[in-house]
Amino acid sequence: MPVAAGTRYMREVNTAAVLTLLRTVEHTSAPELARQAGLSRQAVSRSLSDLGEAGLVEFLAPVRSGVGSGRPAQRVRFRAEAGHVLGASVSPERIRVGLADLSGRVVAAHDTPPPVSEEIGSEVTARALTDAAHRVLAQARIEVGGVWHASIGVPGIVDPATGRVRFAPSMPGVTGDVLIRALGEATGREVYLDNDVKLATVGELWHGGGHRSMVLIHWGERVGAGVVVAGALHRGAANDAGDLGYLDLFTDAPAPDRGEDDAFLGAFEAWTGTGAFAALGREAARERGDHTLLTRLARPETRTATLVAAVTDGAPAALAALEEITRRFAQGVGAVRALLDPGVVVVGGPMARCGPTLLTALRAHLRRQRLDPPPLELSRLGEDAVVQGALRHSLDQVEHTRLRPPSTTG
Amino acid sequence: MPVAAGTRYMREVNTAAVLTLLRTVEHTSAPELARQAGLSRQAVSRSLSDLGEAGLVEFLAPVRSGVGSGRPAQRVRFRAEAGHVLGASVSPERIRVGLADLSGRVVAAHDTPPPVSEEIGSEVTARALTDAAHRVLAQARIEVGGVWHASIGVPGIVDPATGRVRFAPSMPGVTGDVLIRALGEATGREVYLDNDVKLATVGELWHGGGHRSMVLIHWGERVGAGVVVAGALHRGAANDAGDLGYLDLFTDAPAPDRGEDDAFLGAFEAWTGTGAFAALGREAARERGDHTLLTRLARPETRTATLVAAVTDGAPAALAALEEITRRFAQGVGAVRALLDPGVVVVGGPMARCGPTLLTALRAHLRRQRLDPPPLELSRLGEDAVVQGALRHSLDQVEHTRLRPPSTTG
DNA sequence: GTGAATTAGGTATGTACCGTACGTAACTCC
DNA sequence: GGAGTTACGTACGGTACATACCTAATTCAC
Repeated sequence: MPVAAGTRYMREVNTAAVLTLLRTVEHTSAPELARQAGLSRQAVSRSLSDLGEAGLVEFLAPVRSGVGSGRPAQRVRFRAEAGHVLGASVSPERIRVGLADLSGRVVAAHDTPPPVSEEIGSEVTARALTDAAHRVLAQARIEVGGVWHASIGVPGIVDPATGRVRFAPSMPGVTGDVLIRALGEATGREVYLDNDVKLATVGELWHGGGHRSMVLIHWGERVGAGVVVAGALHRGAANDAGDLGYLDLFTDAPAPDRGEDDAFLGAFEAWTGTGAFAALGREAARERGDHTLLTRLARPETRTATLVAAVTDGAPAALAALEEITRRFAQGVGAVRALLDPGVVVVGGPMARCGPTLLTALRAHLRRQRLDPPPLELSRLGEDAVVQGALRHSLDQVEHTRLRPPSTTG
Repeated sequence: MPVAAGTRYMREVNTAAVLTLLRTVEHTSAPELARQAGLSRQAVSRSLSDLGEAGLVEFLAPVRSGVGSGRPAQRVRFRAEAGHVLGASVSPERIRVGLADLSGRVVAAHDTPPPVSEEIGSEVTARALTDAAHRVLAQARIEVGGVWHASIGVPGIVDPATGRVRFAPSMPGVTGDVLIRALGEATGREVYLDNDVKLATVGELWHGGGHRSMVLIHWGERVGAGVVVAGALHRGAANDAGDLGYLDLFTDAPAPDRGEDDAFLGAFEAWTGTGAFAALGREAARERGDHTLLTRLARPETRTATLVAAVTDGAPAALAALEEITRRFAQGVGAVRALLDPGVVVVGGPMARCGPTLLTALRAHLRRQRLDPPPLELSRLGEDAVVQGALRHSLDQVEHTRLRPPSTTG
């Protein structure tokens, strides 16, 4: 149903165009905007005065020390502080909340471990989240009403239409709509909730090199991917695209090693996740008589950190484990390459802490495959990717609802 | 760089909206269009008279036998015959050309085997293509100038920006720009050329159920896929997305059977292609003492057709081969499911001629995987998919260049 | 058969937007 | 201090769409 409209619509289009230009620079002037937008200065001025009344634009005093001659232009500035968005990441390890203004600049952040009694009831986790949210608002001296949108990322299967968590094996307490309800009541706004890897992908895409297609692979205990095609996240028919952990490469191969606490692990993540990495590390340490490493790897909760540190220290047993785990992982990257031919593959999650050594090893294995390997990068945001992606999602929502004209054609 | 424009732009938007509405129905009236577009009747009338002068709209006599009372409206009709597009498929087996009007209706088609002396020089194939093109034009009594755009699909690796064929192992004669140059000179228009599987995917998407995401798997001697995400074909960074044939599932598995003439086959297509199917069929026929089938399978050029016929006839040896080949193929479908979670997976190519039996067998294997299997369908267009996709691509080009307003925001 | 009701087409008027033009303001350079 | 340059503000003209009103054509009821 393409729908067209009258002159009022044209005005909205032009105002939105002016605003978009304005948002890309620190400050500028009406004549400059007119040149960039292809509009007359008057049309720009009209739009600017509308935007000024809406609180989105501030008029600044003219700058006197212009190099060229002529009357100095009145400067205008996008008022990024006119509104704010909230982004949160809730995982078994951390509750992270960030507050950003309309330009995406983070003005306050909070990072706290989740309450230990999480399994008692989801209300505890939800309260910890809203507490953190109130804390960042206080920190930035922003009223609750100044939050225009909020998004949350959690590890689990999410229905993105409703924001309900269908299944979250690592934190059963957040199943259902506890989190969006709690944060919704706290902010008075509708809250978006999505899978953490998907939001992390949005975050990496935002701060990455502007790739049109990209795959972020979260490499940890579990393995999951976010698929970006044509500059946008691809969710899949059941919001389950990028479920790399369940890739089954091993038709005729023997059953892969499995970790200990992994009833729900898929074939690929059981074979390549941090559980398998620790098993490989123990084996290599035993073979090489590295008793120090072997002892340290006995503690399950720190085994991945131990092994990653051993890799960066150059311990031979750890490097041997890395060699094997990257050989396996390269098979998954190869499948991604064959199907999607992405512009870049970004590796994130706990394994990414191994650093460039990881990519070097991966690249060596990929070169043995028959297809040209995709460019590899390490996650730029690390732990922050989920919050950044949540902020980006909220900013997108705000831009589409409050900073844009209605779409021309449906 | 968002650019806005004046009232003239608004007019173009509205005219395009009217035209889009008009193209969805047989014929309609100005008041009806006004209601649908949300415009006044006058605005619609102005747009219609512009479109009439451009030859895109025809005014019909009012229909007298209206059911309700009132003055009968003048009817208007989209003149689909105002322009035509040409779509072609060039393969070692056939040269197919179709001519469609602006509504996508095929008004003439031609289907011929390619010249046998193909390897002597590409000019022979190119001339066969232009001959076929002139034939469909004569058949439909259309002047060459009435062709607004043309597209060609070929089996091979193509640079979609230039339309040059980089590598076509099955028909080396078409390497380079011979085909687009020949058809370009014949039609006087720029010609688009792309990989045949990618265009077939566009065709299936067009005539399919309007899925937002879809994967078409061409299953023949080679295996390739077309990936549709968000309603559009995904090409990949090097135009190599969907290269399912090079999927390597078999890290620790023994090297798969390979056909005889397959220096360039990837691991997956060597294991699941029609070559492997024939090998499985021979083995099964030998085991079961089906000498008739064994004899027939000795002829390489008809072995796939023989085996497909045996499958539809219910021959036990053929069904056993089908069972094994679908078991293997299901691994690839599983990888597609895990990474992309498509709304539907369409199976095309020579293997699709096995019919619903193929899908039934595939589904049984997919149910054993841990992820919910995607819906499976057989190709609706079969051999015609490439030509249909080429026509659709040309229609898209025409719509974006001649039937649409300039985009609002860049 | 004739008139009321209904709906479409055509023309005039009003409103809104953009662009051009012109006068005024402010600043720099000589 | 004047010339040159650039920005701002207002006025005017062009174009598009919406509304209003009149005429035309057809159906239905009596």
